[in-house]
Amino acid sequence: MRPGERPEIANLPLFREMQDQQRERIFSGSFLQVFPPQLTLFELGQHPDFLHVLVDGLVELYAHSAGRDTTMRIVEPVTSFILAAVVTDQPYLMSARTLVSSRILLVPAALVREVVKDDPALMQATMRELAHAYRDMVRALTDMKLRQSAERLGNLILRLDRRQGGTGSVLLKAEKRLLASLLGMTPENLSRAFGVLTGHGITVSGPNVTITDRAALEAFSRPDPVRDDLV
Amino acid sequence: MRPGERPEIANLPLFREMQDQQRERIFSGSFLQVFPPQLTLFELGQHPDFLHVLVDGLVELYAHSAGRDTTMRIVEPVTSFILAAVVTDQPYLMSARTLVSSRILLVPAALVREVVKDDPALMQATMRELAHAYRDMVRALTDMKLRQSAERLGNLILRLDRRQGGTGSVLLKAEKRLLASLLGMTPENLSRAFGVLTGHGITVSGPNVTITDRAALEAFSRPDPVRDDLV
DNA sequence: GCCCACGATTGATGAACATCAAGCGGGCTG
DNA sequence: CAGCCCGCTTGATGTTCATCAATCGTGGGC
Repeated sequence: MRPGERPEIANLPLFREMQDQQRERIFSGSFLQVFPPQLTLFELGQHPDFLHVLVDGLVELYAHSAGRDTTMRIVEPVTSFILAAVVTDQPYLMSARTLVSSRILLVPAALVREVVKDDPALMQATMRELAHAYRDMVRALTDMKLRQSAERLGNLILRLDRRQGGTGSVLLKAEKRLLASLLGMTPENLSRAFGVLTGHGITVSGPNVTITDRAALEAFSRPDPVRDDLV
Repeated sequence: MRPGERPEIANLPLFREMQDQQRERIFSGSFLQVFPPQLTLFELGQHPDFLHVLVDGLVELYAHSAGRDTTMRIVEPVTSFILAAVVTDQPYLMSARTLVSSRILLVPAALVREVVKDDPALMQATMRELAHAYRDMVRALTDMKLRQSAERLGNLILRLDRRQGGTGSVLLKAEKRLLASLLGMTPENLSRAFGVLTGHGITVSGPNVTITDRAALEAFSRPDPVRDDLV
């Protein structure tokens, strides 16, 4: 690991509270690896060998079925992913690939399960992380079931804006085709959805989205105080 | 509690492994209550006061937004629900109502969080339960994003059949309008979806569905070996 | 036993979204 | 600097699903 990376990883909610000694056990059994862009890290159905922690770069988690693909999540650093498969020791439900060159910490799954048993703080952090991940999925599913496409996009923009500081100026970090897949629509319809939102308080220029009239955007997107305002 | 119910609850994966003494603490702080049909147990957005364990009856978890409702899960006994909200101590993301008269064990949320900290076995069980719940939601979301309605229904029937013993004779325990909502479609289209599946290996008579040609049903529904065959 | 209520079904229409097919434009390569 | 590749956009068309409306069938109440 590079200097500065280790404390950053140690500071993740997942690893923050655990005993130093046990954390050392985790780190010394793991290794950091650099992957080129567009590389498949693992495939749906495989047995989980490692807990992954994205240190730098960008990773896409996606599922596929019957010839179709859909993006489930875009992982930004520094975050762990596929914790649930590791905990349950059951096959991955999603595949993962790097979008850009990425540095990833690989923690052997068996080691995670072992240390989790020995360190209550890590177990509690794991429990919390899974609870939050579950709630995120509940949000995503209700979003998909209850809202139509332009509305989903509007709420995504509001969420990104909040995450990026609430300045009203949002930068889309992923390709639009990927956003489309994440939102459960085609790239063509994402384009049209942006067109619709242009009449409701935003302007778009390449990957830059500006909220020019937040009230209008919210009136159109109807963000849910419970589902969308938290986090 | 009635005789026989207590061991049944104690035998849930969630409570099975914990120390007897701590389990006693949970039970003595909880109370069992009977609710009439169609009663709202809690509403989306409320602060979670209790972990719920459905002992007998049937409960629907649903979300709503912008005037629309959608069923997220149908809970059958004996199962706990809304564990994630209790663990994170954050507002419910779903509302709950009884479908029929139901007996529910109410465990104070604060008590759950307390005992979880003191009993590693309970914490581990909670962690596992959340991991499984997360994975179920991943399945549900990919189902929604990748499959169309008749396909979703076909896979639901295959899953129900497996859960009910794989005899090829499936009983639908909930009203069809509820199934429709769970599958993310209207009752009208559920009816049409049954019509479509009639040409692909099933016959329907009221709440009884019979799989007459499993190969045909599977060819049409394309169950995913990873997503649908497990559990 | 009759009738009503209500869920399920069926048909007709319309909206949302996917697909197919061109074009546009910007950045990278030679 | 030119050319080309590729992602994005725009338009035309088709599919899937929702909506609206009416009818069927069954189980419960009077």
